[in-house]
Amino acid sequence: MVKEKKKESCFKGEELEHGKCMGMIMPVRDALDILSGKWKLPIIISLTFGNKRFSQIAKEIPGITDKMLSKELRDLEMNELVKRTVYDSVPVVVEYSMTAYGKSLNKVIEELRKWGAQHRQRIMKK
Amino acid sequence: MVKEKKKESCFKGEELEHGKCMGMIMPVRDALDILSGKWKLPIIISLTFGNKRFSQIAKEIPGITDKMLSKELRDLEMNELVKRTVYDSVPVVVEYSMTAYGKSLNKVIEELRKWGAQHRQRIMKK
DNA sequence: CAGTATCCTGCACGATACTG
DNA sequence: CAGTATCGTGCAGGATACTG
Repeated sequence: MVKEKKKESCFKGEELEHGKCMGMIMPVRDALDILSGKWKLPIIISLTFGNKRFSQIAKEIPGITDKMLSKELRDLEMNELVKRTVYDSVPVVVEYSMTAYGKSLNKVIEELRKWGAQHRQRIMKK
Repeated sequence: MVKEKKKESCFKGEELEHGKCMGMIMPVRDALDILSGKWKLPIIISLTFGNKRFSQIAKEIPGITDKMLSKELRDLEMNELVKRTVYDSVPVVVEYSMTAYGKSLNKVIEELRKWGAQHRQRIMKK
């Protein structure tokens, strides 16, 4: 969800670089707003490994509560990253899956994973 | 790189997929921990455009307070992403710059920027 | 200029109980 | 099974003032 951003104040003399800088900051913030929080990425990652039901996701993500899982799934659904499908069997089965749009996050996540793994290595050496 | 296409569930006894899943989640969380918060990425991006002094960064990032800038710079320095250099002229000049390690974030940030820009486009159309 | 020192507030997140 | 409903609380972040 795009939150309202504060308008930049323009200072004379540095408008060129300042503009370039803001041009990067804003989209990066947009991306981070979508992904931020403790549970969104874990949920997304879990779903990239296959469609899952509510309780399956809960099991795969240690520590998450029903409330948080429910809320975060709703957020992700609103942003069209995740699709919720209800099969009206008895009892009701609800399946969550990544949308095509959600899958477009793959490269971002892969870069985060690579950097994070390398960072972890680096920390351990000390 | 060989990617096994694994389908389906993570029921009892199926530790394999769960392990793979956790193996992704943890480094991604590590990366996000470093970058999370309202100001870290803006500061990093600002510094990728060149070394800056404290007040220059403050000017380039609308809304940030001295306190937050100071705190975040200290965090980034501790993680060795940013270097702080004091020139003992009069008055004292302090210059902040990205370390080589900090620059290794470039690809991550670029992916975030690309996705964020595209996402912004998508939102605007609605 | 380059920051600290205080004080304050909201809300992200948690614990627990309950439901169709 | 797939979630709500309530009731907390810690801490990220903000406002404002001050300093070497």
